[in-house]
Amino acid sequence: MKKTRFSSPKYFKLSKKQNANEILEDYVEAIEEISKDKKDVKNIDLSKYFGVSKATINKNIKRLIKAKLVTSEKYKSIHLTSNGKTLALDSNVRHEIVFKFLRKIGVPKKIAEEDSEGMEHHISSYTLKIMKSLI
Amino acid sequence: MKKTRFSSPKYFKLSKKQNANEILEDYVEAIEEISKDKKDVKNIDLSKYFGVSKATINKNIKRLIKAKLVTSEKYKSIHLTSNGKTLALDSNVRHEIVFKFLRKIGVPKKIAEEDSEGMEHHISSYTLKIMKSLI
DNA sequence: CATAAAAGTTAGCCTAGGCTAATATATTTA
DNA sequence: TAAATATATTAGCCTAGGCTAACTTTTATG
Ligand SMILES: [Mn+2]
Ligand SMILES: [Mn+2]
Ligand SMILES: [Mn+2]
Ligand SMILES: [Mn+2]
Repeated sequence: MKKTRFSSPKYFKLSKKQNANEILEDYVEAIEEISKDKKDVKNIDLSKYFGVSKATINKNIKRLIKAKLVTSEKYKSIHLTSNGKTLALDSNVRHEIVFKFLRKIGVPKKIAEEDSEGMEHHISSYTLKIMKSLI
Repeated sequence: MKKTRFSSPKYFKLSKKQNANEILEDYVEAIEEISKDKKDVKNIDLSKYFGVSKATINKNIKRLIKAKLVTSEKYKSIHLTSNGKTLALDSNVRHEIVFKFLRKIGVPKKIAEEDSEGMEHHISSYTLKIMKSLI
């Protein structure tokens, strides 16, 4: 197939950066989601949610603390900071729009859930606005 | 925004796996592209193409060799294996469809180039088929 | 309330994917 | 062709994000 687009180191670097943001966005979204049902959000909840070991969650939560997205003391519940809360809500809106857009163009539910989980981190606000208008 | 989708550890793991495939797909696509203009594809070409150091390219090419996507001897040109060639062509087709679909729904060229660089690795063949039919 | 079970933490291991600096080989050019 | 320049490789460093195993703390239960 003929290539109709240009590539640039900037595009590759952007995509890598979005991949790095993925874990932050997915974690705050998960924390927000879990806290709707439970008073406390613990390590073990996230471990089940993501299907990774509690040691991994422990390490990743430290990164979120460093990124000022959550607060947590040893053995205590995890709480979103206001930055974290904002990122959680924005990420959820983005994820919902991508998911609904895929459904709209005819993608089955399961596949739309799969695809949107990754795609959501690579959609500009410009494209998102268009998708929203087409839902 | 109300959540209308379900999440699952499987979806998160899939997205991470797609992120890991990203480097392989982008590299074989780049090698194929560069070899259209030049007889030999060297380390330095990829270094410029991706904007990363030649040491990084050297290390990553070793991974592609391990994955049977390319062959290369010390100080010589890089060549795609038949697996590598197939992956390169498939990846390019996928990338083109995503790019053209974005253009079709009204995304400006630069933004479509940015978005498609990441999105292309997170699109199922089902969704791809729909996008193709809508171009 | 003592103990068992569950959950959290830490240490140490791994691979991926970046980097710089030093060294080795190829290529160009005076 | 000898020297200078360009390119390739290697070593060693870093962070992210996984894991298991051992240990600590909290929570539940007999
Ligand atoms: Mn999400
Ligand atoms: Mn996601
Ligand atoms: Mn591509
Ligand atoms: Mn790409």
